[in-house]
Amino acid sequence: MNDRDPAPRRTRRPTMVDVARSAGVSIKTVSRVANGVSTVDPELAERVGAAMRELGFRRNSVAASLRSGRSTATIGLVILDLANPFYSTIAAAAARVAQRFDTQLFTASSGWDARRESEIVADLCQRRVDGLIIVPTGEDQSYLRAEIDQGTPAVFVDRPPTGLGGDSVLIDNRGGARTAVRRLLAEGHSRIGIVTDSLNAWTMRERRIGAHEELEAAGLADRALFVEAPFDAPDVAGEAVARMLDAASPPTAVLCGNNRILSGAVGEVVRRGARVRLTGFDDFEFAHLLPYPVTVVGYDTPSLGRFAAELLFRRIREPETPFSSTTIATYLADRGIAAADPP
Amino acid sequence: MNDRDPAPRRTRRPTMVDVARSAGVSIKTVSRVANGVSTVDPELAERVGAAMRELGFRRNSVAASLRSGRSTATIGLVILDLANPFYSTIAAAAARVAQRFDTQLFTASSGWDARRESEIVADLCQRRVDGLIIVPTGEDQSYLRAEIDQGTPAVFVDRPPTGLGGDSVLIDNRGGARTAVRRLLAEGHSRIGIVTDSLNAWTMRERRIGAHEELEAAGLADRALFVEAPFDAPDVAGEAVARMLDAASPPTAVLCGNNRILSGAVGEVVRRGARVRLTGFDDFEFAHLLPYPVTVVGYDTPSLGRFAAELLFRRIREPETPFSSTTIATYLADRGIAAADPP
DNA sequence: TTGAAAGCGCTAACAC
DNA sequence: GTGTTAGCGCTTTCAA
Repeated sequence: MNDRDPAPRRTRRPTMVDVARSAGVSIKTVSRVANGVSTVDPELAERVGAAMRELGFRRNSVAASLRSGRSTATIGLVILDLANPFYSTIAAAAARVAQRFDTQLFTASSGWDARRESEIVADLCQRRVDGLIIVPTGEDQSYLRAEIDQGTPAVFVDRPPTGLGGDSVLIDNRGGARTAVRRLLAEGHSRIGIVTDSLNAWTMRERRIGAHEELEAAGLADRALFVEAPFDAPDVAGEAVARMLDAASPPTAVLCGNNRILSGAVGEVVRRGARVRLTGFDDFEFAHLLPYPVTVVGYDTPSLGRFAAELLFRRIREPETPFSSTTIATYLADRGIAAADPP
Repeated sequence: MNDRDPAPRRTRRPTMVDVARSAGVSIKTVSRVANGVSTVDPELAERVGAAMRELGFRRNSVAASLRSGRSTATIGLVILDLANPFYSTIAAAAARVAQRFDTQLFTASSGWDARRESEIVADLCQRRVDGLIIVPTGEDQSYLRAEIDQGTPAVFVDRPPTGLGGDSVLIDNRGGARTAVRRLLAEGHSRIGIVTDSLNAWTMRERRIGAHEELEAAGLADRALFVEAPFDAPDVAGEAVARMLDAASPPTAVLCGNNRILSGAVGEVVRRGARVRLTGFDDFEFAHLLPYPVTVVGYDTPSLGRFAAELLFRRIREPETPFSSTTIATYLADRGIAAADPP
């Protein structure tokens, strides 16, 4: 065996014509064998099979789908950043469903760039994917109208589309925020800080709205401190929390808009040895190792990807179904070291 | 705007023939416009462009690549589990490179199933991907020989291929383990425990070999404790560490084969309030939040994906290049709360 | 500069 | 049961 050098590249892959010639049959017989059609003489089938094996024939499924007019058996997933575990979990769940449908998954990251998002979509449509799963960024998905009308359906995950209707699978951000605040209120906290990431993101707006709703219902909205800590510098979140705690009348409890903010808050609180009740969004793998007791708003991330993919395949089969919107429930969980003994 | 119901699906997407008819030109002129050929009369080009926009024409790149014989501008990535941040980071880095080459990325997970891996590869080859990036599972990749000979190159990441040669990008697992052990020796530890995941994985074997080499060089190999803690139950790692610490002559330092084992070890050590020096493989996002000082062997995961993709595109362009193997260096870093004050 | 014809690899429709 | 023909949507070739 030659392990040191790549084999010289063959001029081209063998086609059905090559196989037919080699087996002494017509190309149509080769096609039938390749597609497992049963009405082929066993002896011929065997001869064709032998020729295929000898030549290393691999049916060109690109050509097959072109001629047959059947689907390409591919779907596209457009997310914000594949390296982010949240999105990659969605991707993995969607891929699982796709596999059940013998479909391959294109994955592409828009990187929070709306133009890049529409470029990716255009490219995938040119490749005639059967459908798209999109985590939309930016404030306008109306460019999708044309693609959807042309028969490439889209399903939206984590954020609803803007500028057009469509199926979506979302987290119950408002409800989650309300439950978290309700817990804090039940524990007797009346001065509560809310730290969010940039409110440009729909998700953050929803979480903030939910928190505000619950505080307002308790008549405590004007005692609350709302702070926006856009994630740019390494520890904006920690600094935001620091400022809160240094205020004239500091909050006794803080709700963090995502896990990055919660981590920053934990760091700051542990550093200064403060006793502040911490809660936050996102339940992550190492949350139970946080060196401070926290309560997190969690949700089943794989469900987002799974439902989205299932919704997409349903729409591919039944294009006329009315749009639907699925909401994934949230739960409250105690995490962090000494979770059993909160302050 | 109708937001409540999906638009009725058009019968089919318009083709160049439709555009040509609509613009009153030949199909070839449409083709030229679609491909940005400059030798087209500006007035005609404009007429064609208008027709394209009006009909919502999207060039079918599948058909284009079939006829032209040019590549499909797709590559396939076969990893073990897309939901695992390690692999999704590789995927994201590879996708970035692919984007530079105007190539779309198929991502598929083999789930540690060797048969599934070869099925995915076969499917991707049928789709005529330009090349493959593979994290191999199982003990035999010789099935790839045929595909590579037929002109679908493959590059291996994180684990070398077995049964055939090929380009690979690997972590310096042995070297990393040696550095970690050397650090422990320098700190005066002479009885060291090594806890690995299942040794079926090449990566774990390498790490164990590296640790053994360094211990042997110091003449301390027979004083070391090697334990295999295959990841099945929730806390095998914690239990393995517990047994070590309960032994007659317990180790004063432990090297963990991956971050899951390290987390389990930290949990166990914190629980019993023991003072054991902990080190382990993998530097992860929340490592600095571990409630116990540890030293980790880290490496730049994105480099794995980036180098692999670059290697693949080079091989696609220059198939005859001799195989190469790239090794990614490791580093040692102090992590965990109170990292400045190790026991 | 433009277009007609052929054909990429395969399958549908119809012979035989 | 098997083969022939045409054609999927596009690009190549070559003639006008």
